[in-house]
Amino acid sequence: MVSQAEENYLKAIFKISEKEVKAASTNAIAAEMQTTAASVTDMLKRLAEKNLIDYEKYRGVQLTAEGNRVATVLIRKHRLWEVFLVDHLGFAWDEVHDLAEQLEHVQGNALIERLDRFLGHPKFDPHGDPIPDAEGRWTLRPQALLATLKPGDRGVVTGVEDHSPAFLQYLDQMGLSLGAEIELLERFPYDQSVRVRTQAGREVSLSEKVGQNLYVKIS
Amino acid sequence: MVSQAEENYLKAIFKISEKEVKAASTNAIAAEMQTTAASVTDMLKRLAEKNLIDYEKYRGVQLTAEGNRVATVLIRKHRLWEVFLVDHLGFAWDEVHDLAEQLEHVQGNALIERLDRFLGHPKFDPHGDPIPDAEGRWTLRPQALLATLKPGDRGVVTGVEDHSPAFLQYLDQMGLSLGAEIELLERFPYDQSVRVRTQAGREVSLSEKVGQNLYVKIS
DNA sequence: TAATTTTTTTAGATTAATCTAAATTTTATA
DNA sequence: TATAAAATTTAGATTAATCTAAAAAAATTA
Repeated sequence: MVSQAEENYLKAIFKISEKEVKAASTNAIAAEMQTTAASVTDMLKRLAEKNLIDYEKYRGVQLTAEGNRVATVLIRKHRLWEVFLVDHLGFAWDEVHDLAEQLEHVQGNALIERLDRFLGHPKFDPHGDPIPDAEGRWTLRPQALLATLKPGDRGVVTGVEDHSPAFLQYLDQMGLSLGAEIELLERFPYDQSVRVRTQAGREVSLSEKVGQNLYVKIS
Repeated sequence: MVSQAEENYLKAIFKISEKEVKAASTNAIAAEMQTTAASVTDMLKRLAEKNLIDYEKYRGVQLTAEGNRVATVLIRKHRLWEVFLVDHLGFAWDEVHDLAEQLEHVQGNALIERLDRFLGHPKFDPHGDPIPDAEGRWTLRPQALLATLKPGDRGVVTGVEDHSPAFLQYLDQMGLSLGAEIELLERFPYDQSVRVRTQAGREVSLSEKVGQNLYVKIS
């Protein structure tokens, strides 16, 4: 049995490992989990004991195949529940994270596979993040940060790097929800801010920070 | 904050109090929770400390208004999730208890109210048990145990006393799922077993035990 | 009502998950 | 490469939830 706390640590290690090549450090995990390094060390011992991670003192950790599997299933569950909350219960995309964080821990293979079927086997969640299938396979989508587009480039908003409600609500206000069409008109070297044309021919200015957190599929 | 363990105890006390007039005893709670009397005593102290129950040593317990509210919300959540699992995910009525047991602990008022709306504000769960509304009000339905019917009485199956998968599956096989029409043809004094006509003119014999666990609305 | 049985509580542990403070190891730097 | 700084682990506690065994109280019965 993998406890909820253990599952959460595995997910945190998975997320860190996605971004960094090297082993996930105790401090990085502590930051991700919003806890202390000492608590992380305690947990790492337990996870290593259960063969969910490879752990060598002072050397950081990596998920084992089994640890990776558990984390992937957890992410699958989290994202499927997010689709349910948005598509069927009418929640906004900035409201579903905490609920999915709880729902992902509900155990039962039949549940998640039936939910997946009910939802129509979605490949992406409401934030554009890919949903691994029952075998743990990921669907990758060619997308680029808005910050890398050149003037004249057009595309469709496909995802976000920053998942904070503040950012998501800001995007809603700018008409930049998932699926919105977008054209980069101009980039200002002074602060790397950009001017873009959105959906209804509306023009808006976006800071470099926004550009670093918004994914677009160039068309 | 009320922990999951505390919620489960409150629900157990609620269930016992439904049947018995007097205060719920430590042993009755231990039996319901499948744990030891010592564990129950420990928990009762904690629940009393939080003013969720009235507890006097050796005297059994009763829910306070707040404890009753927490238990009622928990039952509401459990039964709404059961409706979702059966009506939308296609689970059978004997498969949903354990999943609902987990889902009922997911916190979030908006979630349960949106789920309720999505489901169409159901008044009864897949076993015929009433679902309290957001204000904790119960819908009562005039129903009688099959064991109390007289020959010639007709009615519709509206609920079960025994929720075990074995009983529910047996009912499915007999054509006695919720909503099934039924007519009591004869009762045998020898063992109180009955002969009934079900849905498609089919005649079946049912033991006294079945009669004590099946609710019918006489028409 | 006294003795016995049953019920309940207490005492003393255990486990998972967490913490702070101190010690140790690794990494960076002068 | 010493030394200082940063990262990590260990030591020692705490809390919630549970347990077994023993003690105490309540209920039953002879």
